[in-house]
Amino acid sequence: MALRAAYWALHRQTDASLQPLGVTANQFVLLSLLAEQDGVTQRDLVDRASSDANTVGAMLAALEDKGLVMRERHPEDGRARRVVLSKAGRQVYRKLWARSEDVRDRILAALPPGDREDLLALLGRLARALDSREREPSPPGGKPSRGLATAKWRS
Amino acid sequence: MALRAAYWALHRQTDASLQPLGVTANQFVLLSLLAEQDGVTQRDLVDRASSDANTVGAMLAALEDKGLVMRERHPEDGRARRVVLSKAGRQVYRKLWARSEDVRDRILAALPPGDREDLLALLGRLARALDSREREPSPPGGKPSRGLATAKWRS
DNA sequence: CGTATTTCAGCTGTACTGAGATAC
DNA sequence: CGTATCTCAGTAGAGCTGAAATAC
Repeated sequence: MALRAAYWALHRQTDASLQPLGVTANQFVLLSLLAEQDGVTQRDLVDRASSDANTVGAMLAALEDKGLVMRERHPEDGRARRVVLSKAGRQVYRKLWARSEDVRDRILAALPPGDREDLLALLGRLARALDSREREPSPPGGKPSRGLATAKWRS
Repeated sequence: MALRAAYWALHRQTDASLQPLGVTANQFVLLSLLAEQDGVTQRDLVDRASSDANTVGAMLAALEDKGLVMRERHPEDGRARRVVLSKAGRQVYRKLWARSEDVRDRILAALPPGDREDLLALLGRLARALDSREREPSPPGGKPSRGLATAKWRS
């Protein structure tokens, strides 16, 4: 319940602060990931955004319609697509970032530097514990179970 | 991003474990709250579930159709409704709880006793910081802004 | 051949807005 | 009167499944 409360509070506040610019909190997540690292595959965004391939595809299509991202065929893997932020995308992202400053300020005010890392570490452990493939590593006949969690598992 | 990853990991694992019984993770949240405290108003559930009045109303209607909860008029406040778990509701809840044991085990294994309280405390602080009414306590002419956060503020 | 990335078509739950009824 | 609780109607974003095309 605490996790739920915190997640939705963040989501709603972010959504509210970004609404005037016509971008949702989830779309902002994708733009943030792209601003952080560009030219990646959709698959990569799926993993980093904790979402699934269909949803990310649809969201990127929407962002592409708005002219914020571009998708090209990946030069080395014909199946994949390289997603990059357009110039307008970068510009809009900066505006969104500025608009969300208020929300960040509240977080930073509530969580002193030391506690931030603690929270991140604890959330990371929680997510990793929950994400780990389904228990029973699919005997021999397990369906692949898509969306995130499915990805290759470089052991 | 860490918050997002943890929330969705929990949501998905819970959903997956409950799916065979035809109850979603969000509905399970409501049942859990009711199992913890019964005979409350929908408003109360809205606050405790970090959701909004319309959504909770719709979800409770669905749960009522399944015979898991009952809604009566509140004896003291004619506007409100008292929501109670039915006998079947309690029974199903117990089954759901059992089914989600696996998920809980993973959490408990990943977070030693001390860390659990830390995480809860940090999440609580985060949620409270984000939830606090909109800044500017609505000068005189602010729209009420519904869905949670709206509630009375017993100072 | 099997597997991985993405797309298409469709479904569902849920969070939202706006309006209204009812009761305080 | 204003405010609170809840309902109804409708919208939209987003997560999901199943199937397919394409490339590895």
